[in-house]
Amino acid sequence: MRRPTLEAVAARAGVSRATASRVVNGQTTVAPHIRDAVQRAIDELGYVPNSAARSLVTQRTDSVALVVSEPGTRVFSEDPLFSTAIRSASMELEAINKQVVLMLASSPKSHARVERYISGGHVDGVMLLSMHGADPLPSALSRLRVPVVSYGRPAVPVDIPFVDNDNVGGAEAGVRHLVEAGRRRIATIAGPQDMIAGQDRLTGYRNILRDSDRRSIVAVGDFTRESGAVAMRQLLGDDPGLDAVFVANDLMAVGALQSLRQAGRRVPDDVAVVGFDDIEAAKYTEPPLTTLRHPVTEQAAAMVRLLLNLFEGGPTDPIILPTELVVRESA
Amino acid sequence: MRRPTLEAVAARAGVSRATASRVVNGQTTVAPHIRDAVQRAIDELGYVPNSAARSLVTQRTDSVALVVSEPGTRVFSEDPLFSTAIRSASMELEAINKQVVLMLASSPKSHARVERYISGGHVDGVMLLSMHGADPLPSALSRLRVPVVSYGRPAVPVDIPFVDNDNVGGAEAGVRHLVEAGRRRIATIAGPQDMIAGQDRLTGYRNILRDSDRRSIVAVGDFTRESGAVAMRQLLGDDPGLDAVFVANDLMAVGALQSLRQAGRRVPDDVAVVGFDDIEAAKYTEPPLTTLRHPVTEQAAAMVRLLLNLFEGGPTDPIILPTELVVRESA
DNA sequence: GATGGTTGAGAGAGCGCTCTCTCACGAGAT
DNA sequence: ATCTCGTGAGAGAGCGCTCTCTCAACCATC
Repeated sequence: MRRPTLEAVAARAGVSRATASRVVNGQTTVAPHIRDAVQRAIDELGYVPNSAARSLVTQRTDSVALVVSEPGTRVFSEDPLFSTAIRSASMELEAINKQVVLMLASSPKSHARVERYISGGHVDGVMLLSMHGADPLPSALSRLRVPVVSYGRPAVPVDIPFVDNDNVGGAEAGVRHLVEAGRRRIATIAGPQDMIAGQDRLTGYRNILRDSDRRSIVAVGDFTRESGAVAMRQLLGDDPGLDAVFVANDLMAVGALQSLRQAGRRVPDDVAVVGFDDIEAAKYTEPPLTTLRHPVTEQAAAMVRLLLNLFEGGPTDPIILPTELVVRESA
Repeated sequence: MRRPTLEAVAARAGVSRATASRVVNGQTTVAPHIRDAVQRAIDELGYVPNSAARSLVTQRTDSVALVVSEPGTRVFSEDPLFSTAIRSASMELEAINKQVVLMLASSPKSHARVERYISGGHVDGVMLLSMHGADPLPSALSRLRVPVVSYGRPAVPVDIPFVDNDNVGGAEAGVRHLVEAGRRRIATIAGPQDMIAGQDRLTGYRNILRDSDRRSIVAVGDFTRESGAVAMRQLLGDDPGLDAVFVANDLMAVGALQSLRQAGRRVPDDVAVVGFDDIEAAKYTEPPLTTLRHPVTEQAAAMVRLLLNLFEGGPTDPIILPTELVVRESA
């Protein structure tokens, strides 16, 4: 016994398949008593439209892919930002009745799989979470003539609408906070320079230091906790007299705090620390972390709006959202 | 200009649609030179099969739903276990060429959406991550006559194959460790009692205490960090002389450590702490957390295997995986 | 009473694919 | 030379749905 078809519904209601279809799709050109009869047949049979058949004729699937182009471990276990972005985007899309197909594109092999899937017509559009400059996926997808929006400015100049937060402005605000607190030797733990966020946040740091006539002291991490700890030790070795550090993300800041503690530095008394992202854990560090919050949820919403505009021909200008300095105890 | 169809490929290669289809699907009953001609046509046109049309006739979709039935915030931002499970399951499924459709079912409204989607034939099977006993989704889905497997034993007795870790045994091992270290007053911060993991871990705790002739001291949390902190304060108020606490998950253990620090207790000197789950953060607490590791990745793999068996008629007995005590400095 | 317009419902094509059935062809057996 | 059989390829039905086109029925208008 298979699932009931529209044909069965129509037969039971004593109408044609076309009329049954009209009722299913909520068209108004059906007389009330007929509509009721069809509806009753639908309920009795437990009819649910076959999506494959429908999208075969409509050429729509009502689902969009959320492609996460990062090494898998990084995405989930480490950086909570990805998780939040995924969750927010999912909820936004579900609100407009689009289904989310999550795809992890961590290896070249899976890249090929993603491309095949996307071009197979499984989805109406793509939301791309890709952070690395060298990632070939943005340009590959944009070639596929499928609507694509990106979370984060694509590193290669490719014509994809995107949503990003104001990394430069945020970093400037964070470092300015340190300057205004009277800190003299402000170091930074920068993010990886093959990522836009890493580049831009370093740019913001440099902008303020230049303007305030301080020397820049830079160590580079890769946005992981561990790399933050390593970079902090290195900075302390290079310049034991530093009294502040701007860390390009909270995860590295957590590692930095650890190294500072081990080195016997008090935070913020000896060294002030400012992070970036305002992840959940930032509230629970010792001391709680001063950081820059960016509205991940709003970004996801903006991305969905962008994608919708792509479908329907609305404006698709990039959207840059501001960050907000959250002052806690570490600076 | 639309995407090329099989028809176009066939025409270009000078064969029939049927033969082109045979080549696409890798059948061997095609003469080599014909196969080459078709393959060339495919490459030249950039042909990709239309999935809707294919699954309309095959009645398969080659994708499975990963339904996460928890309040959204909890799932991602808080508990890294969900993330790991999702990632692992995704990778396992992708390895066998099944696509993952991630669905968050946080509200009754989204439950309805999920059910509609599942019964709409979008997916071949369902992997269910549901932890709460009161969740109506397991039974609802099992009624849909769709292959379903569950991560974690369903609380209601419903005939769904599942994978779980040995919560009772793990808790026993954790508490036994405390007993063997000579701890006398061993408290527990239990998980929510409407969750199987919460119940079973409390059972394990009670088993050992009973056998070792100690009094049980119980506070109940809800698996969040905050609730762990609150419960720890409460326990210290109830029994200031306690010298150990078994916490039903690491997230709560992190909160408990915080409360212990604030109360001036040294860990493990004054109070030993054992957690459960071995999340990433357990390595970075002060001091690092002794905890019970369960192999989330293997669990996900087992779940995929179970689902495959459901498709193909293999064994579908529940799979219970053992936990492993990871001794760090907190106990 | 003939004409025109409006509304509601059916007929039927066709979306792109798979798969069974059929058939042509050539090799080997009789 | 005839028959059987295996092999490779085509014809065509049909998966379940949407949507255009057509048409019947009804009312209003002249």
